[in-house]
Amino acid sequence: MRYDKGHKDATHRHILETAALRLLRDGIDGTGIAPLMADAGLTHGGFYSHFTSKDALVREAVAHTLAQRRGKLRRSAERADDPIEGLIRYYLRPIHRDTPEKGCAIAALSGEIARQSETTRAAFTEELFGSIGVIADNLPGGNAETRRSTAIAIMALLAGTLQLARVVPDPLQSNAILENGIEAALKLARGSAAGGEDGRGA
Amino acid sequence: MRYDKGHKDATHRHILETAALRLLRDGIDGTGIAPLMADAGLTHGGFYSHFTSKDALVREAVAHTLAQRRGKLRRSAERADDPIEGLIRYYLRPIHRDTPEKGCAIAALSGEIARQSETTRAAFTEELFGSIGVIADNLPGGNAETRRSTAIAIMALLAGTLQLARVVPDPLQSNAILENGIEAALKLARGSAAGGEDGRGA
DNA sequence: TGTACATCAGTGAACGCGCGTTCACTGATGTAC
DNA sequence: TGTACATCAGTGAACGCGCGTTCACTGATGTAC
Repeated sequence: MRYDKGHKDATHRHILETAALRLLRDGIDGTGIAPLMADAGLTHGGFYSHFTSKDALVREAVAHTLAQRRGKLRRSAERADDPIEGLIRYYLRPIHRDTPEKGCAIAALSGEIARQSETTRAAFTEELFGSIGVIADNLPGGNAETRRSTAIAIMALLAGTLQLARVVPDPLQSNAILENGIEAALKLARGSAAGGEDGRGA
Repeated sequence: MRYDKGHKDATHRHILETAALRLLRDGIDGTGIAPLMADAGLTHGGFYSHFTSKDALVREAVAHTLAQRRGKLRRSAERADDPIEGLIRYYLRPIHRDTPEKGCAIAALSGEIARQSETTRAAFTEELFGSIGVIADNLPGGNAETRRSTAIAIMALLAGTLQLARVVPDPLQSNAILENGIEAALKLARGSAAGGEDGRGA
């Protein structure tokens, strides 16, 4: 072989990471194979020795980036005095609104993923519930089931809030939406701790 | 003129309504001019005597459909004993998940709209706040400002929930997400009535 | 140590296709005389 | 009332372009002898 052992794996990972950034920024339809490969410093012909189709790339790149970002989300909670507040404030940072490639893949892509094949949606779903798990792990009190339910709602609220904030062009209005989302997510998180429907505790 | 007076306006509206359905179902990038015009019973060449560009069509069609659906949302609240509960349950009906062309344009398109020109985003924002207004109008208690804040959070939660429910392929899991979204939205609505940060009342 | 060969990651031309947009046109009808 | 003309909504061929995908190839290097 004329390349180092592991060279192809490294290239594969490099394409995956380049693709993730472009997918978050430009969407699935907005991401072409040739520009993506050029961005990764390669030519488009080589793409199919790494992935069987664009669909396969999307699946792999989105799973890759979601798994990776899950670590960042977890650490944002660990760093804070109030873990769930730290997580919520981290997720809804203005920089995550302004630079989608740094923000959440669920917020950026769930609308488009909903129109993909069932295989792609299933792969996305697995990572989605992974992220919901991180939220649930950082909720105070309640039993596991209650925390999971609250985490799902918080996930939907956070992703929806980030999307609306990205749509609204006026920066002040958009900032207000982010702040509003933080308050509402905290209410859901604390309402969960206060008991909810059943008081079985943790 | 060889066509009835008002004929062109009627065609214009017909294209708009056909476009709205396709945009909700297939997304902006997934909606081509030629298939859309064929669907409306016309040929693609005539498109540009109705709209200056695809961008202009998207703006007009999305505004048109959001304004129209706002009425349905309002009526869903009026029909119910508990208006906000009626509205929330209407929004998150399984049929609105399964047939996006019958569901909410904000849930279907906000991800893609976020990547459009500022003009398009501004047009969408106006309609978005119209829908938020309908939610706010049906919230119990609180002052106008508190209701508006709660309405923004409920809008984000509902849109996010519908998107997640569309992504998840397993029908039982997806139904659970819808139910969970209903419960969480009701908590936000009732938490708002209970007072929130200030107790100035309506 | 020196030469011949096999390997295979990456190259780049080419494919058919659908996109948004333009434009010369058609042909049914309202209006003018 | 009958004919000639103007109007203009809608037609369909054509444009340049970028898309996803295929494939014969290149050329640097590891291996065999």
